[in-house]
Amino acid sequence: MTEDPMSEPASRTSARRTTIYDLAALAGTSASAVSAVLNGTWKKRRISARLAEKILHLAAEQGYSVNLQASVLRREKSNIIGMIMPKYDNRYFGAIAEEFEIRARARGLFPVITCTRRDPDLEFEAAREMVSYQAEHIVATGATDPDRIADFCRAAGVASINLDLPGAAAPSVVSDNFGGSRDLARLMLNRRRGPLLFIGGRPTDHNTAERIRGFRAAHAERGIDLPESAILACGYAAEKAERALAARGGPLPAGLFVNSTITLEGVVRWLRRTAPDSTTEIGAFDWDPFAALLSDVVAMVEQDVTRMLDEVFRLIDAAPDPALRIEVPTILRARP
Amino acid sequence: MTEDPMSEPASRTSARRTTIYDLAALAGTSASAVSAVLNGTWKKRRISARLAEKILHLAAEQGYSVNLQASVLRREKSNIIGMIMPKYDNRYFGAIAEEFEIRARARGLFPVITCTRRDPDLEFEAAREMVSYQAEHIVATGATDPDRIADFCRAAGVASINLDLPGAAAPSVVSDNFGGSRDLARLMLNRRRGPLLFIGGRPTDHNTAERIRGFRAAHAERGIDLPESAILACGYAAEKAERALAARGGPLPAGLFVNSTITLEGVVRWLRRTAPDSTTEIGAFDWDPFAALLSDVVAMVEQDVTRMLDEVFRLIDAAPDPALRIEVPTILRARP
DNA sequence: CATGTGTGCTCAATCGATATAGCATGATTG
DNA sequence: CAATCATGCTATATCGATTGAGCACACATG
Repeated sequence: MTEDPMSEPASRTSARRTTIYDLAALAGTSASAVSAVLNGTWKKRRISARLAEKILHLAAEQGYSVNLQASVLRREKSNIIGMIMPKYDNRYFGAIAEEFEIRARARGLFPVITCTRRDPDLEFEAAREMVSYQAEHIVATGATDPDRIADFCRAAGVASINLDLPGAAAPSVVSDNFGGSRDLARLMLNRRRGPLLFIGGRPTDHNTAERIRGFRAAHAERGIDLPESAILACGYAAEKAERALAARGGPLPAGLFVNSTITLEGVVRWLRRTAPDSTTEIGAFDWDPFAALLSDVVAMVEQDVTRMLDEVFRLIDAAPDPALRIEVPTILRARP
Repeated sequence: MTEDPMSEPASRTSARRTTIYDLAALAGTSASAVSAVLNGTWKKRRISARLAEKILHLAAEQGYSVNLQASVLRREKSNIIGMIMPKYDNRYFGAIAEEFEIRARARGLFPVITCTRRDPDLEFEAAREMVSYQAEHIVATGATDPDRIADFCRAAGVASINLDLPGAAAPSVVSDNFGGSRDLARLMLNRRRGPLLFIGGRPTDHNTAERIRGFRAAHAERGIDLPESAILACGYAAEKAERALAARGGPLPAGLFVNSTITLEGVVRWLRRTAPDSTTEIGAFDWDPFAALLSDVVAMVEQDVTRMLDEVFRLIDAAPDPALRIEVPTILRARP
């Protein structure tokens, strides 16, 4: 096919990549024609079907693929949608990542997810980098400092949305943490005598605050007085929970309300080690298939990832008020 | 500061982004000088510290951020490293994603991970898209058709590496699936009378084949004859495992060797439902913190993600022979 | 005072793709 | 037969950042 034996695609490993100019030379036509054919605008640009076919053929033969860097630069449209993610180590965030990618791709967007391990500076740097790549939307999931990201994005003209943890500077989609927590605490108080012990999370973070509020509400309904010591917001990490329980002392409560699956890892490890015969029951926020099968876990609160992402993409289409906050109901999964 | 009141960054929401030309005009200098200052080459390019400071100040004030699309196009160096990931729904892949990002960033690379749900066409499309974004390396994790991706990458002059599942067309980093599997089966056969039942995975996939080989080897060592019916490679999905077990009939074996945590979900669900009092013991490939706490799970094989990624990045530096295959030992985690 | 050296910048081409404007043809119409 | 129109293309400017070449000036040296 090709005259020049040096230009065979198979042998060209580290050589220059094929461009529309190479294809134009091979087809004996112009770069504009090649571009029009390859990006699908050729009908509109009145390129003959004959030439289009020839170019398409050559492109396939040469293993051509667009330089999106050049394309995006020229079009001033990247179709990139970024997501900032705290961790990949639990099913909740894993499901968010997966569903996010599916939906983004279904809309012809290129999803870019990055994991920032709850580090505010890394979160911000990641957002900055996505903006530099001309991302058109940024979804900040569980961001420690969502408003810093949202303000930066707004200044750069990039739409941003908060997910999981709300912010004031961009629209937010969050679970009904209050309701979910209250329902879980109610269920546990129906089974065992309170007060329960709340463990895990950061007292400064909105979700933890809301869940504590729901936890308190369920106790208040039953007229149970809740001492300050019943709330152990020791952070999310498993080791922090183990240390907090060890430091706590005193008898175990009838029920443990655990604020996340990561915290639950530490709690269960500690229980198995220090009180293997305890009859304490456990309820936890977020759902995990194996945790749900543990004998002492009586219920888990699943966040409705599908509905949350439906809302996220609705907001992406709508460009709504930054103060908007959408609360999605949770699903209580009790042991049968 | 600014003469023109219309160019205040706060009010410029959807307006054009600030470019080096805007900054040059504001600073009364040239775009080249601005570029040199902002990308750190200004000392080499003999720009005065005074001007550098002025430009830096202006850039911060205007909320400037580079257009990496333009920068990459000109530099012909993207610093993008892509990873293709089958799923985000288990700890193994989650840990790979997280460690990959940490290492990539430590090297000044921009990590882009995408999840392709074990769909060969999606895997390929994702690779193609990353190549279009001028990614410099692509790590194909657990790819269904790694050679198709590797061939494509090679033709485009992009280095690729296989992780978790090996291929012939690019260097591969995999676990010692044979050894891990044999050790797990040995441990189970030390506790209970064989033969065990192997369940989960795809018979065509390299890892499953190797694990079956290890499983057989452990039985052979003890002189246990293994019937064909002792291998149920029914796919990874949890539901497939449940269906396969239901269809199997006959008494339960003394031990179940489960080929992945996803399969394990189905196996445990089915056991709890149909044989809640069974004394069958379970061993599984991959580690999960909650699964490890289930009463009937006696051991799990953890893949050494840290060492695997060490090897991946060593290969990225070394550009080795495509036929190279590195096997990383696994870690057997038995119930204490 | 011619020559050399160092400093501090600017100019202009370039990366690859896209899109606007326009130029040849040939066919159609009044 | 001139004017109009449709068809099928090409030429060229452009997106924003980078970079090799080079210019202007100051100062030193023989």
